[in-house]
Amino acid sequence: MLTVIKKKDLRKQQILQAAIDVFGKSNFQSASISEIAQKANIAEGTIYQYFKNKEDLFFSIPAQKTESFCDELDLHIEGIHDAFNKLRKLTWYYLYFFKTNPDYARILMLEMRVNKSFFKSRTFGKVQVFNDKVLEIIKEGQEENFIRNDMKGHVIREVLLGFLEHRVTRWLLKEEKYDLLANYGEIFDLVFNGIKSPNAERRHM
Amino acid sequence: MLTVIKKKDLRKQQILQAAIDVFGKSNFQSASISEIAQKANIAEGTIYQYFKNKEDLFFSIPAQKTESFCDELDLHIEGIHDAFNKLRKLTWYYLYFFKTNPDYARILMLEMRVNKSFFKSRTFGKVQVFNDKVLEIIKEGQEENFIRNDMKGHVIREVLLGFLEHRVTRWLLKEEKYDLLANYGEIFDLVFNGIKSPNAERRHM
Amino acid sequence: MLTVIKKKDLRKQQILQAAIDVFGKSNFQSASISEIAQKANIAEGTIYQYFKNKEDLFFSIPAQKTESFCDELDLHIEGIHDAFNKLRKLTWYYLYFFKTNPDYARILMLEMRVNKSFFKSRTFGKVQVFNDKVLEIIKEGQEENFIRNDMKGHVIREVLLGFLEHRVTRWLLKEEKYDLLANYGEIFDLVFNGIKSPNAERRHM
Amino acid sequence: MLTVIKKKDLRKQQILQAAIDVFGKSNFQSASISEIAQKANIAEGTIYQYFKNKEDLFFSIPAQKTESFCDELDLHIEGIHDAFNKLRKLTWYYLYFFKTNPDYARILMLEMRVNKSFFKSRTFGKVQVFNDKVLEIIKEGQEENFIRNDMKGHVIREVLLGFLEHRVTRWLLKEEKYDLLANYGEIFDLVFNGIKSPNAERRHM
DNA sequence: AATGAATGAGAATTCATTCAT
DNA sequence: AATGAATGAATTCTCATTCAT
Repeated sequence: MLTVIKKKDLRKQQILQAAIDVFGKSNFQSASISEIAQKANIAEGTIYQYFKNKEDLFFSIPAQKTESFCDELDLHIEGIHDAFNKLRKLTWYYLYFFKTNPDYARILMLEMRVNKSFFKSRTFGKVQVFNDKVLEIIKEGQEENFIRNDMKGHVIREVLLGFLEHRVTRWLLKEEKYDLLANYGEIFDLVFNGIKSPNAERRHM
Repeated sequence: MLTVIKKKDLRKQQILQAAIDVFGKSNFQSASISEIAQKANIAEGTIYQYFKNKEDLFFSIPAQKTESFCDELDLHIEGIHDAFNKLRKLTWYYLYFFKTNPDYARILMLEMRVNKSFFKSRTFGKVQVFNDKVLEIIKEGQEENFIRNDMKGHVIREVLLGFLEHRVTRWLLKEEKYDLLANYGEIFDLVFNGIKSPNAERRHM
Repeated sequence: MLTVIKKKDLRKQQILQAAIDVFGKSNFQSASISEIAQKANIAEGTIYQYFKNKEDLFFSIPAQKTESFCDELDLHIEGIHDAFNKLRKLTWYYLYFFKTNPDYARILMLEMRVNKSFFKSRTFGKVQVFNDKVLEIIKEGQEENFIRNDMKGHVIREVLLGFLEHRVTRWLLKEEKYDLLANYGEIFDLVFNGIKSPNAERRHM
Repeated sequence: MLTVIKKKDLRKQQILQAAIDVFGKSNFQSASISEIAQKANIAEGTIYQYFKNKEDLFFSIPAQKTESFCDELDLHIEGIHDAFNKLRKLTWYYLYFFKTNPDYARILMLEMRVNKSFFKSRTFGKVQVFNDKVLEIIKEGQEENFIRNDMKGHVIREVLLGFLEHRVTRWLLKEEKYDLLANYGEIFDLVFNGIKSPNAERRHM
């Protein structure tokens, strides 16, 4: 029984990997099931034994990828005790992960992130796990009084993740011609200290 | 002669408006030429007298919209003499514009911004006009010593525009259920002052 | 009145010449009225003032061309008194004409000659003028006892014209890469003397 | 496995036959895929599982037909030992074949034979097989000193095939109103003995 | 469980022709 | 007489999905 389940899972992984390859090179509408089947060395019909339809297969990609992303992230953060260094590490790992998974990056940033149905899909829940993790660290930072307390944690998170997403997106659109990690320090600096001149006074709107 | 030109322009506008309606409700691939023609009350073939093909029509939308966006923006900024207030006004107008043009917002943020071909298209040049304008103001701010000088202007711009784009995108994905302008002060505050606690020291990576 | 007629005729010629250019480069179905209009420097609609429709324009080409072909041929044959030399000259002029009018050659050989409607069209009559001329010469040859008398003139004509058409067609399909006139003597020799060895006896089927 | 291959081949034949019917009645551009599908009692899409596109289907017709033509021809020629009788039989079979396959005749003579792309297509190679066969027989005839040796074999072939093609073409354009085989002896006689009067001397140009 | 042949709806684009100006 | 904007029918090809084997 166990081996059967494993076998099924293996086949699913195999299809999912082919899907990442294919969707990553084009986009949801242009990518074809037949191409994915070919890449996975199976018949087209077989895909429908594991996924309800094309959209189901597509949305299953981030569900699986987020899981491995989070697992790995946990390992990197383990042992770090202050929120500042946790966020720094997280920033680094975030960029490192997409740099080393450009196909998936394209799928997530240029397709999913911009797709209303994805946010309503079941699989979106799994992606939220990461967001929750970030929020937790930010709240820690607020408790440690290193992150401002006059705004809710999720607003703070939006600034950080929004800017990270933006960076990765630009990099993809520039066809990955430069090193995504090159000046990642800059990013955190800007988000942390803001764009204001150090000798300028704090100002609000 | 003049009236003929005007007439042709009018027809083009009419098609462009129908295209915004239709593309705004779905997306490039799903939207159909026949639907656009129907909405514009013309025959399908007529569209091809004014635009080379579907993509040309699609990419012509931001070309036209950016122009009117910039013209209007100029009026709003006129008379403001310091970079801080210019940026504040720009931030406000940016959000105001997309709040009042949600169909176009969807086209620009969820389709164009994520489309490699768009960045290579001729029409992209027209969109750059706005980006140039923002860079100019930021450089002013750096000269006025209100924006940090240790980073290049276009990096600063990326933080601001990246976050604005992110905000608009979220709002669209949440189906415009809240007021995009509601707490726009927050945005500028975060970008300007950063996420760090006021009493925390400046830190870098 | 006369000048008006001439003006009309001139315009017709202008369109016809553009049509030869355009139809000669592609084929009836692929060629477009708009391209012809462009080449003739007139509006599309104007063509319909001079020709009933696309087919009418198309079929009008050989009508006009055959006329000038025959006029010229008459000049070349004038003064020649025996059928042998008349046929020899005709063969030469036939190849010379198509060599110097390749666009028209393509239209006549690759399109018209193979088009059932053309043979039924009014304009086909004008093309027959040439055929009649050839038949006349052949009959002369038969009377002079230089061409065999055991077959009807039009059968003889078919051999000659059939082979000429075939030669021109091959040349066009080979993209005019060799000189159509190069070994035209060969053609007449073969048609006249047949393919049999000189010392072989005459044989029939 | 064998039956599967046979089944696929059968389906291909079925489509090819429908294509001959339809292309034979009109022409490449006018014939529609939907009509062919209808005639073959299959869905339009199915055609594209067996042929790359309309042109591929079109060009596949002579590839297949030539094969069966050549096979049959071989049977007819087998046992004939001299080139004269071989050519006589070939002439007869050529006309017989097209008389009994008028749809295909129309496709080959009125469409293919006049189509530049066809001569460049891969399928044209298969048609060449027949031409090679004819050349071989002609060379035999030259060795047997029954066909003239002062000209290359392929020039001789051109006269024969050119005239045969011409005859079939005329017959098709006259809407097959007479018997193509009726006086086929005439053809060979003319090609063999030439149009010159028997008592006229051999003359060249 | 796996296959892959068959489906058939769907969409962009072209272009001859018309007709109001 | 000349224009050229508008038309809208017509057609190829793609591809997700099904289902009999």
